[in-house]
Amino acid sequence: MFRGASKVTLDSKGRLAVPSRYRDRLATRGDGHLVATVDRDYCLLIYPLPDWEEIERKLVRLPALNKQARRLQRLMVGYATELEMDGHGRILLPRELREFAGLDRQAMLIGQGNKFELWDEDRWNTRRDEWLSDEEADGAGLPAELESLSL
Amino acid sequence: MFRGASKVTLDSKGRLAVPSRYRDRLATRGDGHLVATVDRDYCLLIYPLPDWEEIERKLVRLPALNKQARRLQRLMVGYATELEMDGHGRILLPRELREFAGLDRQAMLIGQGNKFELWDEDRWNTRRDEWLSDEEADGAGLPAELESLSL
DNA sequence: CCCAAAGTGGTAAAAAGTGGGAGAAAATGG
DNA sequence: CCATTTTCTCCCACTTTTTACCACTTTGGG
Repeated sequence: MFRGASKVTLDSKGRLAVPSRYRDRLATRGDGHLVATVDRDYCLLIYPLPDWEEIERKLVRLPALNKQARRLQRLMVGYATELEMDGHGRILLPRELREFAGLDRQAMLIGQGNKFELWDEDRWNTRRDEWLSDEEADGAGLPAELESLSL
Repeated sequence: MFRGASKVTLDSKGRLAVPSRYRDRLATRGDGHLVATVDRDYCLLIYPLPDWEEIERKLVRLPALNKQARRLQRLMVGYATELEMDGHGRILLPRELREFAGLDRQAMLIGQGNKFELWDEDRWNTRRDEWLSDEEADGAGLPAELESLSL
């Protein structure tokens, strides 16, 4: 399980130092090979290669006639890029992906179970505060699983 | 059951000395391993690792297509960070979590059953007084569980 | 008043993060 | 097809942060 938020910086070449607490996991699972792709919230998703391959298999099996399915395939498979950690545990993010996610220098790497999300820091903070203030406004209309959830 | 409010201080490195009356409990339950994450009221939640893992299991099982569920996952799992007590019963709170909760130096550690809440002291006092003055204004409109509650 | 335990702060070694440069590869244009 | 320029990749060196350990101060109880 990947958890936790880390503030990270991209250098002028677009390299990102993976926080050291994740490196062992990533070196084991997939031998340091990762795959980055895009998310509908304009951030990047980063998977260990084996986990991505499983997702990719599911994606390509989706019904080709369904419009939603084709869109998902186009975006996720279309942007999926294999990355490898260098000797210092850094990954080089392709320009195309950086531009998609508005990544410039300060970014947030968010552990999300089997994957990471990578956000431009300002965008993350803005969206996060939106989510937090929204949740109070709502309250009703939650699925049963959430209503009964005790934390 | 964790109970009670303690005024605590964070040192310049962001370390927090856990009040000694909780240490035995925490050393037993989870071998001194804790997990801190965020709460929608801009404070931190601190769980013994085993208790957190149970909550995390529930979180990741929530329906992935539901917007509210996704937000909750993003925030709670996304910020969840494993911590370990040092030889003096202190835990080091990551910068990201301190910034989220506005923690600087003076803080309040609030026992809440299976977990703790950690608040910036000023924010705690302000919010507490808001709650107290608000509750008088309300009175009506309580759910059945609260109506029938005798204290 | 003294002792023990808890709290607080600092230091030094190690690890992680950051930046840059030289050579190789690829792209561009004549 | 060749020459020039740009981009990419690998490697090295420096800086900052982290972490483990130690020492002192304060508090509370006997």
